[in-house]
Amino acid sequence: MVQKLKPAAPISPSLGKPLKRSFLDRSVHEVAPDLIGATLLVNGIGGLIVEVEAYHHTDPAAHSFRGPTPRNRVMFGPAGFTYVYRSYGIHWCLNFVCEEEGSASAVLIRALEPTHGIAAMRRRRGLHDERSLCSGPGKLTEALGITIAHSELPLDQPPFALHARTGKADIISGVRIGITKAADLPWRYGMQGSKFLSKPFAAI
DNA sequence: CTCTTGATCTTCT
DNA sequence: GAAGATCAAGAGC
Repeated sequence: MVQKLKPAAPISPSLGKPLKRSFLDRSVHEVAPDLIGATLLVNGIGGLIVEVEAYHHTDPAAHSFRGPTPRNRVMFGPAGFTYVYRSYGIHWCLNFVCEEEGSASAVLIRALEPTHGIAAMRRRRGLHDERSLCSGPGKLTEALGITIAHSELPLDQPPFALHARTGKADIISGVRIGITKAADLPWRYGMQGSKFLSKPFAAI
C-alpha cells in the first residue's frame, strides 16, 4: 500500500541580501531604477518592487520643490527614511528618501508583485485577484498596512525590510502617472513584462 | 474595452 | 476656493 504524500509546502520566495539604508544615499535617478526587482517587506508582508517614480527637489512635480513643510520635512533629512503622505484625501502613498541630507528627493513606490503574506494582503484589500493587490501606490499601502504612522521611519529597521534583487532586471522607463507639472520627464521606471504594474508603459 | 464621477484630506493661492 | 504623485464603481460602446 502506497502512502499518499502530503503536498509540498509552498517554497518561501528567496530573498537577496538585506539592503542598508545607505543604499538610498545616492542620486534619486540612480536609486529609482536600482530598486526595481528589490523586495520590500513590512512586518514580513510585501513583494518585489516592479514600478517606481523619481522626484527630485528641482522638479516642479516634487512635494519638496517649494521647500520644507510639516508634511514633507522628512525629505530634507538623511536618506533611507520613509515619507508617507495622504493622496486625494483617501489613500496613503509611500516614498523612500534619497540623496544626502538637505537634497530633498524621493522615490515613490508605485507597484509590487506580491510574494510574501498574500493571504494577509487579500484580507486587507477585500476580494481582489493577485494582480490587483499592489498594482498602484494607494493599493500597495493598503495591502501592506502602511499609514502615516509608518512615515519618517528607517527602511533598514523593523517593521521595514529591503532586500536586494537576486537576478537580472529588465528595466524600462517612461513618463510619470497622474501629474500635470513636468509631465514629459521619463522618470517612471518599471520591470519589463511585469503583470503587476499600475499601468502599462507606452510602447518604445 | 474606455470614459466619467464620487470620495474627502492637505496644501497652496 | 481649487488642485492634487488615487481608486473603484457605474455607464456607455
